[in-house]
Amino acid sequence: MRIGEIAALAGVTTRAVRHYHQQGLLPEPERRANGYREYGLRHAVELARIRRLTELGLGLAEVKDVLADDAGRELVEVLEELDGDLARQEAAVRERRERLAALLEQARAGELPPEGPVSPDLARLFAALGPTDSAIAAKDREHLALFDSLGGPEGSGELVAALRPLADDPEFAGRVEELYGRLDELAEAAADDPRIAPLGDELVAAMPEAVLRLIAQEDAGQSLGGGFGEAFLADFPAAQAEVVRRMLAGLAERARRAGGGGRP
Amino acid sequence: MRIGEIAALAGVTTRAVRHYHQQGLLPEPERRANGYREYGLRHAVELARIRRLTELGLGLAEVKDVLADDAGRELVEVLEELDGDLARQEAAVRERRERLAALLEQARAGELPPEGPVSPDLARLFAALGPTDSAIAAKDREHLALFDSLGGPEGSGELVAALRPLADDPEFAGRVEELYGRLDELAEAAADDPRIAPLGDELVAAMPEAVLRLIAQEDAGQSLGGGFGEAFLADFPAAQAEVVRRMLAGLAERARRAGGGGRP
DNA sequence: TAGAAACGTTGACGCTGCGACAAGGTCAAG
DNA sequence: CTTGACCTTGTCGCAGCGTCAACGTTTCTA
Repeated sequence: MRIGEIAALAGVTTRAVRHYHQQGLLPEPERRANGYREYGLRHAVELARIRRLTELGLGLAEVKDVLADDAGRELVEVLEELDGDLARQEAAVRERRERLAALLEQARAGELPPEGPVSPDLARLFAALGPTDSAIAAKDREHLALFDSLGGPEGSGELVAALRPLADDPEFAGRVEELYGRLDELAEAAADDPRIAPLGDELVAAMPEAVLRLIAQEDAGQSLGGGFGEAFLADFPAAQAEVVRRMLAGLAERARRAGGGGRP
Repeated sequence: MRIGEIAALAGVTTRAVRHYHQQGLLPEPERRANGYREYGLRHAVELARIRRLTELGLGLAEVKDVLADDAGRELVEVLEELDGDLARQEAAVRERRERLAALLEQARAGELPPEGPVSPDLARLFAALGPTDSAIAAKDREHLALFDSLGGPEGSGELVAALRPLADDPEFAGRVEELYGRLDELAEAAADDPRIAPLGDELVAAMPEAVLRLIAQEDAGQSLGGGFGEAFLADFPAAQAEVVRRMLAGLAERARRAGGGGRP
């Protein structure tokens, strides 16, 4: 047989056969006078065996090991390890598909936020807020999306979870819109604008209980991730940054009075 | 933020961040005087978005596309395609695991043949045959293993299926052992040895009905895969090859008489 | 009998998503 | 001053082949 025949016989490509030669999986056969490889049945047998093993998902190196020691002992080990591997893969794929399904459902409901795929909780919050043309609202949504996925897929979804009760509040959208509007007006205001203090205080008051617990846990919001806090404030113009600063301070204060604070 | 901070924040490595820069997924930020990259919150937002997308299983190129057109339309398309992809992957992995489970069961029952993983049917046949020290029996097993997996995982398991009834025959092992023994004796005999004809005929008689149907289907065994028939015979010493040839001819004859043959 | 189509040969690059070096420069702390 | 922990660019490596390229051989066909 020539290489094309044996390849077709085993159901692989000629390239694969040559690759197996290069990797030392399959011995090189004799050559004809013209340089063509001449395969016999033994090669077909070995090639078929290689294919059965690779089909199971073994890597070529593992196949080589298995072929090397003629006892079946090694094979069993490899197969068991492989099964564990595949089990993990299957779980991973399934989890991805579940998240995908949730996303596609959101998308078909027209609730897919422009920030890309976010957690279901956050998606509900965004949906409750509805579309907006406020610049700062868009920015805030981005911040929330960021927070939503800090440090890994399970990391720090707590804040969003804490905010979720808001999504069920019928007055929510209206109140938020008003607050965003007032924040927008401060876009180019000075850092000592008199509207800063009251707005900050109202934001503090608007936060649900659950958020306070988080703030208290995190040592008064000090540890918002290395350098993250500064970057957060730096992302706002002066007056708005002041509002945020006052809001954070107010939350910390409120948390201290309510829960008894982190470390004395 | 420096690169290490933003990377930790988003839960990726610095290498990944730089890679995203190179691939144009994430814009390069400003540099400090010393050449360090200086990241702001916007970058963190974008990086987190990239990570959410890659986590779903999107390739970097797809992520780039999704980020490029700011409408969510493309995202939905990509997600749907991805879901199909993952569905196929999941099915493939599950099928492999099922076969693996069957193999491991065989292995634990001590029935794992040295020819490597074969179909359950063939494994039963081998188990029924039991261990043997006959040289030709080992060769035959290899041939069967090869046949078992011709041209793909579902291809041509028919022959083995046709032989399966033998595995349930209580006399099977003994009869086969005797026939193998007589074949072994012909290892170095001449091509005109008088023992050839009767042995060939007995082999024909020993084949189950189902095999005949296969032979008839395949145009009297002529099309045993390009060049395969020759290689098959070439794998035996002269006298044994004669036996096989006579057996094949006898089977074709028997098939013609029984079923009315392929093409007139 | 010539030419095209279908084989074969070796060699080298491409793909994915980074990890892991190398060979440095920078910066804060002890 | 020296560590040690950062940062910089650049390069190779990985799995399992697919896919040219550039060329020789065989075989079918007109």
